[in-house]
This record gives sequence, structure tokens and C-alpha cells, in this order.
Amino acid sequence: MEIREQLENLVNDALKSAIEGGKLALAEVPQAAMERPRDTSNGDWASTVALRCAKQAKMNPRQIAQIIVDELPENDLVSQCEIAGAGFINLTLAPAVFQGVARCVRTEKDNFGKGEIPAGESYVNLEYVSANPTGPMHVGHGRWATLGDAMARVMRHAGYNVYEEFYINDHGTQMDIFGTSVAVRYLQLLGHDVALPENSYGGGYVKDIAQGIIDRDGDTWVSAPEEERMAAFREIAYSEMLQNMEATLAGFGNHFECWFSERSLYVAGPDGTSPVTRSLASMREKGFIYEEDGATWFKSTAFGDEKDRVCIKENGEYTYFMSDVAYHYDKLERGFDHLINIWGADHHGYVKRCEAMLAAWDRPGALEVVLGQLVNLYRDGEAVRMSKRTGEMVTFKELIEEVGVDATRYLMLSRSSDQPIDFDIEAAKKKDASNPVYYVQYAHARICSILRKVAPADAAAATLAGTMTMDALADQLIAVDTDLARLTEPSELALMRTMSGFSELVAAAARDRAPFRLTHFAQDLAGTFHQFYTTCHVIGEDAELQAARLYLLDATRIVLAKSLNLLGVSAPTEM
RNA sequence: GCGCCAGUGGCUCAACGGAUAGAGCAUCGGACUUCUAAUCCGACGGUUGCAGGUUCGAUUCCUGCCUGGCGCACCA
Repeated sequence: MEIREQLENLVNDALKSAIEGGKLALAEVPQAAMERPRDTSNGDWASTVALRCAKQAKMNPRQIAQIIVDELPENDLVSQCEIAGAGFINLTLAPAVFQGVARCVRTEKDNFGKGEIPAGESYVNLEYVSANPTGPMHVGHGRWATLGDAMARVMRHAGYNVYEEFYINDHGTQMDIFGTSVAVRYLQLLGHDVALPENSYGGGYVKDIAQGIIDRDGDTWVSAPEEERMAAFREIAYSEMLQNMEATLAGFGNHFECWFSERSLYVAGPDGTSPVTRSLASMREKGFIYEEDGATWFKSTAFGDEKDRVCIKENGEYTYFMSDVAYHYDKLERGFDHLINIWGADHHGYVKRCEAMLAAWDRPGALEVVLGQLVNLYRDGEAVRMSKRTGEMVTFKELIEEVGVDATRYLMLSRSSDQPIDFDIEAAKKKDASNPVYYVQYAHARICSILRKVAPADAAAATLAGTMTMDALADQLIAVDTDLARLTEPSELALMRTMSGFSELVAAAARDRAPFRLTHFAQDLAGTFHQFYTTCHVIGEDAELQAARLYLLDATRIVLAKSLNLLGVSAPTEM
């Protein structure tokens, strides 16, 4: 049982017996609702229950607090109990409670802080990035890549069953325009006088693709029929862009269970139906589809949208929205109960109609759209849009190459997703105190260094060579039954106290889709460690104390590594 | 005009409705003969955009206003 629950039970029991004993006149038993005071001088945990029921009980809150404290059952958790301020009940826990946390960490290792699946959540589809395959990913996509990945990691650790998906918009006229753009560049490179039509893709990468085709096939496509050439080039360019995105994201540490093609939504199966026809039929059956002005409409206003939306245009073409209708329907068909989409804030106008379609299928609330604010790039405080090298929009790939994966991820995650990010490339590249990612990683590396120092030389060397994990090394050095009773220094207790909040933090970060909180936790834990490092020595203390501190150190290492891992950031063993 | 997001020290950000609003950076002053100084300690710095309301208690919730970003297609 979590410490919070145990304390709540204690206080709740006290309340109950005070009421039953006639000392408190309350119609119903209020909840203890323990919280962690920001200032540890107010104890490790506090209850505000006395404040909240003062009015009903018609008593002074401090008086109520005293009654509750008097009724607190005997226990070995609380070492000190204080009534403070207006009527706060502040509890200080016995060191043994915190020592138990350290033991729990070393026992559970990578599973420390792992949660149970929240009620009502069974199978979550998390869709993110979903960049168009008509060009390279830009910096904003990097934010979604980071956020989605961290969200998936955090939610999994909190017990959710998460399936990560990338939606490829490979259907529709934009793809033909892409193919045409490549074809024009191809002809131009071969000396033909062809103008690039308006609305074309004009980026340098289009020319590169065309050059690639020339390198492979020469001028054989010049004589091909225009339509055929466009279609062929479209497919070549598409597959190149897709490989590009896959490689960039894989290098960034992302993994998608599924790369879902929009085209597949239009392909009929053996029974002659496709997701498009099935989703439309389902809506029609429920009475939310109608024809007007030659077009086919979804009655999204029935669910709060500001206007109805077209699914099939007057000219018979399907809208982009139709694809999304089919796509979400397909997700439901594939068995997902909860659909989470991460979108840029510039798409927020699109949310209502998508929520409406889920409601039309009697699955209101099944769709959750996480909107993220955009990324502004800076270099030494100056706004940058264009890359110096290409003269075009800075791509995500360029950003990672210049800044590095860890610093990019950490910075992208260090703000709540509904805050815009001002990403300064030069600031992100700095390897000093102003860059928090190194502060956290350094704490981890420092611990590893101490562990290596007390280890046999060959084992220490093996961890540096990568042939032995730190976990394995720690297991050699640290006895399972190490006595932790000597860990009573303030900085030792602070470390364990910080770690004791980890599982609750993971649960909250998952619930609120806010992995950025892990960055604050990691910095907090790293800071607490650095303090410990300066006040407490490990090596050279008496055998019992050294053993206990090594144990604590390794617990800290595990939690630091886990926090970084949940953010998708590496935990280096030396720096 | 309507809608979404946000406004907290010079800068970047925190704070389940709780206590004296916390960190980091920057600035200034200290600490390496000791397990990594990518570290630590200290100082300076605030009318939480404005005005009301709810509450024992509001940065947090409600209303109005101001400022900034984004969006309001038979485009994708």
C-alpha cells in the first residue's frame, strides 16, 4: 500500500472514532486528503481536513485538529505530529518508512513506480507526428515526436496499454501535386523549359529526388505520358520521403507499432466494403448523413459542431474529413477503446467535428485530442526560420544533427505542451549549468563513478566497455539485506523522500498527459543527490555506513535512470 | 465578430483550492590536498495582466476587460 493511503487510513480512522465518540459533530466523515507540503519544515505529509470541516462542526480548526491528533491510532509510520498554522495537521514520518522506499526501489528496479491500469482504460491508440509524406519533417514535428514517445512511455509505466501509430496522408490531390512537382524538376534538370505550376512543392528536396531519378533512369521518363510519369514519380518520391521519416524518427528513438496508410481506407476487402463505406454506412444508419447541394454531409451540428461537414463533394471526390471519419472508425474496428491524437494547436478548429463523429457512433468521449502549442526556433536570441545551409525551413533532422537527441528531447519536454516553446539552438547546444539535461545526466554519471570505484577493477572496466550493466555491477556490490537504519542524515532522508513520490508522479503525469513533469522530478532528484554528494561521503566510511549509502546511491541511480528513460533521454554512466 | 491556448522576479519555468508564491539561468559573493567543480553554499530579485465574485483560504474556480499566439473551406 502506498504511504499516502496508509496515512489517509490513519487520519480517517481518527476522524471516525472522534465522531463516534461524540467529540466531533459531523454528519458524515470527511476525507483526510493527505498532501505533501511544499516546505518540508511543515512535515512530510499534511492533512487540511480540520480546516475544511470547521464550518460544519462549528469549531475552531485548530481545536478540531487537536481532537483528530488525539484519536490517531498507534502506528509505526508517524514519528512526529504537529498542529500548525490555521489548523494543518503535519505529520513527520519515521526514517524507517523512507528507508523502506529505498529498499523498494532496489527490489523492484526497473519496475519501481509501475502503476495499475486505471479503471475504464483498456486499449489506447496514440497517434502522433503523422507528418505529410510530401516533404521533410519540420521542427514542430519534433515536438510531437518527443511528446508522443514520452507520453507512451509514461502511460505504459503507469499501467496503460498503449499502441503508437503514425498516420500517413498518402491519399488525395496533394500526392499528385507532389508527383507533378518532381516531374517538373526532372524535366527542368534535363534542360526542358517547363514552369513550376502554382501550389507546387518548391523545396530543394524535390529537386534532389528528381536528380536521383535521373541518376538511376536517365532521361527515359521524358517521353512517357504525363499522367504515367506523374504517377511513377509520385510513388518514388513518396517512398523516399517515408523512408526519410522512418529513419529520422528511428534515430530519434521513436517506435511506432503501425504506420497507417490513408490509402488503405479506400481499399475494399473481400466483402466489397472498405472503412470508408462502412463508416459512412454506419453514420447513415444512425441518421446523421444527408445530401444537399449535390454533396454528402455529416450532421456534426447534432453534437455541438458549429456547422455540418462535407464528406463527399459535389464533384464526387471525398474530402480529407471523410478519410478521418473512416480512419477513426477503423481504429474502433481494430478494438481500441480510447483514441488519443496529438495535434498542433493550428488544428484545433478540427477537433469538434472529430469528436462529433465518435459521438455519432455512440462512443462519445472515446476521442481525446491533445493540442500542443508550436515551436519557435531561435539562435542566440534571434528568431530563425531558415536553415543557413539550405536556405529553407529548418528540418527536424538538421535540428537533431546539430543539437543532439538528448538535449533536443529534454528541451522539447521541459514545458507543458500547451505552452509554446522558444527553442534556442545555441542554448540547447551549451554543455554547462544552463542546460538542465546535463545536470540530471551528471548526477547519474557521478553515482556510476562511485559504484565503479568500489568495484573490482575488471568489473568497473566491463561497465565502461559496455559488456556489463550498472545493474549487474550493483548487484555484485550491494547485499540485498543491507541494514539501512544508519540512513538518517537530512540529505539522505531528502533523497528517499523525493523518490517516495515517484509512483504518484508517474500516475499523475500519465493521467494528465504531461510527461514534462518528469523533467522537474528528475531535476529535483538530481539536485537532492548533488547536495547529498557534497555533505555525505560514501567511500571510506565505516563498513556499515558505506554499505547503507551505497544502497541508497544505487536506488537513486535506478530512479534517475528510470526518469530519464521515461523521457526518452539516455542515462550515461560517465561524462 | 466567434472559438481554442496562454499572461507569475531581468530571462526560462513550477506550484491535487492550502501555510511566508518556489526552482533554474543571469548578476554579485563564497567553496576543490577528500568518491567527477557539467557540482555545492549564500545574496539580490514578486501588487501572480487588470477589475470584480465564490471560499475559512484563490496563481489555481466563475464573470468581464486588456495583451499575445493560433484557428474559423465542398484545402489537404
